[in-house]
Amino acid sequence: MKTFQDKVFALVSRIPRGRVSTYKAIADKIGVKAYRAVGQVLKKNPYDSVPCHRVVCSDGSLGGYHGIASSKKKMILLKKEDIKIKNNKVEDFEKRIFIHY
DNA sequence: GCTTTGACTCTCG
DNA sequence: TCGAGAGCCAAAG
Repeated sequence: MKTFQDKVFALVSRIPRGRVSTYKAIADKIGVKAYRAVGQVLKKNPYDSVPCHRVVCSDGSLGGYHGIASSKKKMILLKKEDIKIKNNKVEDFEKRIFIHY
């Protein structure tokens, strides 16, 4: 844990299965307001091992981990993780969001 | 070393 | 309720 992105990956990796998190939560936990930087780093995904599909927008929508929330495969993947997508948004998002303690 | 970009978020009309 | 604009920060060019 040293650079900004390392923190991001560390936090994202800590998201357990069946839970989701938001860019804001991650950035806030890190201590910065670089919400956009979080998404940007995730998109590059150098480690290629972070569950980026578990990171969504603050309002529960997929946001655009794949350009835009149009990749239904990701939705299915989330569904398999017990995360259901309703109307392009995470069902019970506020209850499923994972807070990094 | 400055400028541009981006998978965001908030506020206002 | 929805769309547009502004603000924020870090990484890449």
